[in-house]
Order: sequence, then structure tokens, then C-alpha cells
Amino acid sequence: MPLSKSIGATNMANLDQQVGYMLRQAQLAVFADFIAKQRGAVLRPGQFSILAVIGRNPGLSQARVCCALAIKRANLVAAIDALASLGLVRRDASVTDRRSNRLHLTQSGQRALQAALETQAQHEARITRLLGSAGKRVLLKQLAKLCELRKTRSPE
Amino acid sequence: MPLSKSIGATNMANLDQQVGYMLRQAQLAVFADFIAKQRGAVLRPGQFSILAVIGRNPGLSQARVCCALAIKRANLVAAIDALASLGLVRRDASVTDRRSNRLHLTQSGQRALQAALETQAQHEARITRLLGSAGKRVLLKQLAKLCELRKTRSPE
DNA sequence: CCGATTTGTTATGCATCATAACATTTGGCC
DNA sequence: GGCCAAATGTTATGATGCATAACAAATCGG
Repeated sequence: MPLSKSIGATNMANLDQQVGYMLRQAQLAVFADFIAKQRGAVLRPGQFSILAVIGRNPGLSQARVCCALAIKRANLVAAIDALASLGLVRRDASVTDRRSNRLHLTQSGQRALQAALETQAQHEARITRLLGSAGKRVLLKQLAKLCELRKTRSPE
Repeated sequence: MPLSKSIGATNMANLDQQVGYMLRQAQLAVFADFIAKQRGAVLRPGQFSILAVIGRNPGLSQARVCCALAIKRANLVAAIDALASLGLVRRDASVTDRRSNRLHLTQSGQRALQAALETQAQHEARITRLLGSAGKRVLLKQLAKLCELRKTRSPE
């Protein structure tokens, strides 16, 4: 068994066998790869996810975006501000509910999303090459399971 | 197949089938569970990993901690400051290399690490219950593969 | 109609990560 | 031995992500 002893190098204290630690490292590596590949208007994973959800759900309210992406309402404001000032997203006042805004992609927003989706596909393909198609499918299923930790209040 | 159509709910734009997005969500969930379980002196995953590495490698230099945990030297300074002001870590000047510091756990640092390791074991056990023992092993191996993205400069 | 809730917003704080610059010290090399 | 490159710890600074509290306006329920 790989006990990660210290042979001149540093003893990793079994950190590399703990899910939380490895999740963090992998996430940083994957995000760095995503960011390195993106050269268009959409630069960061967060922006991309917001743009993608709005693109698939035209007229969505900010609250629903927050619910879908697990973002706090307060934090989405600046994000939409940024996307709007880049000319990618429109914030239209809803006529049926004057509290909420209806979010839409502009023409250039749709183009930006399209471009981002393509480079994202390359990024994803690279990961598939690394894990294998079946391996990636298994990984996604396990990550989904881990997300359930969020709901369950420690039962003991 | 689960095409994640929008049936009253919000269309997730296939985000839930992308490794980066799901990695992020899972990492947040796992970290939240870790933090919720920790009630001792060690509260956050970063602190824990630093403490664990120092505990297994007494006399380690800051630079080596940085190398092991993929932390920037500049950012470790404040982290060690915090652990030192909590009385968990000592920063001794090295006699062989007067540039570097030799890091050690204090008595109470060792106790804090011990306590953190125990609650961390509960946390990890909960994850094992969720994924299964084999599933967790597979997950760790795949996460390790993803970490290789950090080294490889996009080859095409 | 009135109280509770929802929605967007502002302000604020904290944690994490990154870069640049600097002084001190070490090491390699001629 | 002396000099230049590299390593080490440090400071300063900025961007990002995430969280909470409080607020006004609007909606909803009874």
C-alpha cells in the first residue's frame, strides 16, 4: 500500500487520501485549465455558468438563477452588473412581478456564450481523455452524491 | 437519459454534466461538512492541512510546506502567523540555513491536531458511507488524475 | 386591509489565491 | 575569495468567492 512515507520528500500526512483535500486540489487544477482555455469575453467559471443558465432559460429572474447555481442573491447582483456592463446580459423589469428582473442574453451575449461553450467542450474533452468516458461518467455520479452532504444535517 | 429539461424548474444547461461545475459544488458541500464537524481549535480545512503536514514533518521549512500543499509562500506567512498566535505552531530560526524557519507543533498544537484528526475521521467515514469503500478509492484515483492538469501545459 | 414573505440591492467582512517587490542569505562558479 | 543567481521569508496589494445583516419595494395570504 502507498503509505506516503517521507523519503527525502515531505510526508503528506495522508492528505492525499482524504476526499476533501483531493477535491480541492482537483477543482483548482480543473478551473485553472478552464480559465487558461478561455480567451473570449467569458473568462471565469462563475460567469460561464450564469451565462449558460440564462441562455437556456430566457427571462429568468435573479432569484431563480441563485437557486439553480447555489449563489446568494446578494452576490449575484455584482455578477449581473459585470455581465451587463460587458453588454452580454440585459436586465428587464418584469411586468407581471415588479420586484423581479427578467434576464436575457444580448446578441453579443449569445455569441460569447457560443464561443465559451466551444472552448469549454475542448476543456471537457481533455478531461475525458484523462479519465476515460466511463470514468468521467462514474466521477460525475459520485460528485452528485457528495453534493447531498449539503442537504443532510449531520444525523447523529 | 436524464436530459435535464426544464419542467417548471430551471434548465441547468448541462452544467450538472460538466466536471468543473460538479467538482466545485461537491467541494463546497464536503468542506461545509468538514467545517460543521470541527468544533475545536482547528476550524478550517486549510489550517488542518498545514497542521497535519507540520505534525508529520517536524522542523519543516515554510517553503517545503508551500511545495507540499501548493500554497504560495506569500500566503503561508499569515496562515502560520495565525497558528502561532493561537499557540499551536512554533517558528524557530534554523541554524543551518539562516533564511529559513523550522516549524514545529507546540504541545497544544499536537493536541489540537489530534482532536482535528478524530473529527476528520468521522467526516471521512460519512463520505465513505455515502460512496462506499471502493467508490471512494476510485474517486481518489480520478481526482489524482485531474490534478495532473496542473502540470501539463495544454499540449495542442 | 395587514402582516409575512419575496426580490433586488447595499454594505460589510472574511477567506483564498495571485503577483510584484524587497532584504537577507545561500550556493555555484570562475 | 568574490560575484552573480537563486532561495527564503516577508510585506503590500488586488481580485475573487462566499457569507450575513439590513433595507425598500412589491407581492401574497388570510
